[in-house]
Amino acid sequence: MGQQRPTLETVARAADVSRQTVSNVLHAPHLVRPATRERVEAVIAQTGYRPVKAAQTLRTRRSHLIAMGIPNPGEGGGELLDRFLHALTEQAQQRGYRILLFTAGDDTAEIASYDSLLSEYDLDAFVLTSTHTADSRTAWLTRHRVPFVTFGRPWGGVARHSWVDVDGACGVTAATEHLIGAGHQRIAFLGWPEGSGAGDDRRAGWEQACQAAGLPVSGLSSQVEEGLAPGRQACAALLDSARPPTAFMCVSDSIALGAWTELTARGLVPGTDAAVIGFDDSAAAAVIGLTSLAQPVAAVAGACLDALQKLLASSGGRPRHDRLLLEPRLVLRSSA
Amino acid sequence: MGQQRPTLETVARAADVSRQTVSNVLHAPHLVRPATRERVEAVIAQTGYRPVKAAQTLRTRRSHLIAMGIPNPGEGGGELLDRFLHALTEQAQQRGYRILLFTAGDDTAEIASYDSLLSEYDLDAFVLTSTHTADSRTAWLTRHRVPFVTFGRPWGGVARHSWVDVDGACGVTAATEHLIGAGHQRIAFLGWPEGSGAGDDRRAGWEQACQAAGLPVSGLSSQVEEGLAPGRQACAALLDSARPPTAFMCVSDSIALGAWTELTARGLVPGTDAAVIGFDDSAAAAVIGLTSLAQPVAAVAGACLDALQKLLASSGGRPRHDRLLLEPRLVLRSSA
DNA sequence: ACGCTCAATTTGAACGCTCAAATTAGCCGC
DNA sequence: GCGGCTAATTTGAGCGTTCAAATTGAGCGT
Repeated sequence: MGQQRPTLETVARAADVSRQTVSNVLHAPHLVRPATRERVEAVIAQTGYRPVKAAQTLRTRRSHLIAMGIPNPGEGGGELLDRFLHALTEQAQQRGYRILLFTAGDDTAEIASYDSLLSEYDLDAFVLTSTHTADSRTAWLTRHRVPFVTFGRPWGGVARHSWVDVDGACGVTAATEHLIGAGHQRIAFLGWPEGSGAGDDRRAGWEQACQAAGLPVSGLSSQVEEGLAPGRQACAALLDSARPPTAFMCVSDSIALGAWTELTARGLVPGTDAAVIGFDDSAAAAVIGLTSLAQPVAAVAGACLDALQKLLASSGGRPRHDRLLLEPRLVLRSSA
Repeated sequence: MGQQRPTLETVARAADVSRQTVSNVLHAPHLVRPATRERVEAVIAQTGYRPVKAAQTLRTRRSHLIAMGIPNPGEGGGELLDRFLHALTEQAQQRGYRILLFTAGDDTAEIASYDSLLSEYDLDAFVLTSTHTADSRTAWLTRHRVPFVTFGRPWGGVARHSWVDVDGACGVTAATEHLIGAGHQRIAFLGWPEGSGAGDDRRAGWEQACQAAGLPVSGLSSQVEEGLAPGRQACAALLDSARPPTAFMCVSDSIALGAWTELTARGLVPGTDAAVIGFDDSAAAAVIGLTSLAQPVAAVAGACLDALQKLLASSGGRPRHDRLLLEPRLVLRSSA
């Protein structure tokens, strides 16, 4: 017969103390006399005792579980989100939390998920990604007093919650200034259609850098859908225009890859004949040598957890919300 | 004061029955008289009662939590694993399970994670991916009698556990036959260095198809590292050889992308001047029109959960293990 | 030597659920 | 109308933990 898993009671008897003292050794050591503490700790080590989370959760209503929704593949997220998820998992682990996954379709479905998750798993908190204008999810969570943090600013709304985001405008400004420093006079911006918070933000960063340097922007700003093909077309159109640009600042790596493809197809060498910069520092960027802006996912994940722990600690009182804006890093490669 | 969350007791009193009857309505309805059942169900619906998982877990030792390790980014997995993770999350959700994430470095670290996860969260089971030869993880889990299933065959070892995998050989054979049907006489295979289970398996599929059709294989088989650049080089080398191939069957989309890049760089049109087929049906493949073998991730996820549920149901007795091999699907695009 | 305080430890109850065993109700045959 | 049977429901206990309150013990001033 394999021996039963040790419980508080087991340990307590072996160390000749009460259950509660063992519990205190683990959670409130200052209440226990050093001599007793050491004795108990020895027994814990020897028996390999580990508390049963279910029992703790039942009693304390804290599960140390954080839920995160993952969007349908192809739709949102992609590589960046996966890196974020990984960083979040790793750092949560270090802090004694775990990440519980759930799938998120549209906002309505996601909210329905919150409901069942909350009632079934006593979740401590949520992490949301890909925030957008008029995000009904944040409203729901706030109303139900569920602690949460978003990776992404509450575009268009007022921030009544904690969030962490990457300062796209600032990053694009820095990248554009790098292009200006390299002597470029006509710098194009390949961005998404107006209306997406992050996209508009990044475009603003390009515009600001150009205007500050007295460079033109009119006729140099494209609005294209996400993806390689649209990026390629936009690049081609600009190259065929009366006064073609010499550099392409792109809102994403996919679009930058499109520009890169078009350039090489014309026999032009990216970085020599024309510059290209992307956004997100994807694996593909590294492979082909595309200069790109890297989002500090690990720092974002850490900041998200900081914010959550702050919220969880101050439960009850009116919590103060963190708003944190981190800067992306320009990763220089051959394309610019 | 917001009302307390309803418990079994609350519902029981409101429906004028005992706790246990309410519990039975939920878990063993056949034991309850229809009239009673309806009455209880009405109260449940009205109060919005939901069982507290922690209490159930404490009592039943079943958490309905399945853990899955995610490899360090860039290292293992990539896009395929993300799609699998998504499918797994979605289908687990439908069956009343949730996926708990943890990071996995090397096997030793992963095993350490198992230990703490098991003792802290009362996990029901594990899902492992990227199995390799001499996998110490499966041995550990078997020894500790933890239910688990692997996505990937136990390469080189004897299967003492449940697994689900995709029949790479069979898929590559089908793809190669497609090329043969299109009239190709010299079909190259760009594969990984010998020793990786999946890689060798896929190469064998190509060899078999060629030999069955009386086509040559010698001098047509390259062994290259994963990645676009190595694939491109290998393609170039073969094109420059005395008797260049007219088709490239590739072990992965990355390598196929390399071949595709080399072809276009030489002014050759993939699909017209030479054929290319990849493996995994990545997003990039869809974008550039690369024919590729798609792994049925959703089916794999479903099969993994089937296997796990079978294991969990038959706990105690000597469990029979499932071994399931699914066929990939050839997605035809312009490149072949 | 007495009560008083503070530190260290113990005790009983409770968290919400399900298991096993006990109870009650309904029905049949003789 | 009474033992015997099955179906439906209830009761009591316990899962392993932590909270709140109770208890013990030591130290100290008077």
